[in-house]
Amino acid sequence: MKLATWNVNSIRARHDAVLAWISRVEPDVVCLQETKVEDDDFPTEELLRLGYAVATAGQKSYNGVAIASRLPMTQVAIGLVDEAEPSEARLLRATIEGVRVYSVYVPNGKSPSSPAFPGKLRFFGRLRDTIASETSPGSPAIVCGDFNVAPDDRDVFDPVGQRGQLLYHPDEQRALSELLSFGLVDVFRLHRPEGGQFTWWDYRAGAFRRNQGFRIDFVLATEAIASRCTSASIDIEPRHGERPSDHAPVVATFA
DNA sequence: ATGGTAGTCGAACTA
Repeated sequence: MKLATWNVNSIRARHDAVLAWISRVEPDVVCLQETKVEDDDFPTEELLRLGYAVATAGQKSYNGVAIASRLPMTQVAIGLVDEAEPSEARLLRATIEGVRVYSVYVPNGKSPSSPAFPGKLRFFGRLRDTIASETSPGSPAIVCGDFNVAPDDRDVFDPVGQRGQLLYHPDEQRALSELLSFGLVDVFRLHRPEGGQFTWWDYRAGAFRRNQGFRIDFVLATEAIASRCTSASIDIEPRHGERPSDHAPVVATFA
């Protein structure tokens, strides 16, 4: 199974680029974040024509997640386990070939001093509770998406300058660690331990041109399936394109 | 340079 995760920063703005990328790379499963459209405006028909089943948890203007799969999807569910009526579309999952696959968009947090920041930290625990409510570390599960935190010094262009700032704050790293301690493995790190490999570059200040990036998008897998991961990579090609998303897709292959 | 750019939506918010 070839799986990809990509924060597209508006599927409307990225419609052609995303469909072209999927046609070229031909992943079996694609998890998307920040689609920024309600379900009726998601390009479901276009993906069906490419051979994908589609599940969406859409929202107008903000957030929005989706999963497209060439393999059948069952048991589709939306939202965190503690919310009956999700106020923000940040989590979607489906079972694909016996694997519970999650597409997640963790809140940005705005800044460490913002009232939104503690909510971001709590989200990690709520996500862990959700995962724990329907799977176990011994079962195959893949949690992928935009986690809005860089795990360690290898994942930030300037760890000294960025320490304590948004996306590289010790509280965020602790929250991520506690999620991982459920029994999830960062499969990109597993295969590519060297630093300087990023998935997000700020649109501002020529950050991409200067390679001032962060690695904040992950494919996390339980050991049951992480052991089947044969390769993992970041595809920065679409980040070079015209009007790109600020994130690059992450691709992982499982035997 | 507490700026800078992009998306949504048509002013101000989110990232």
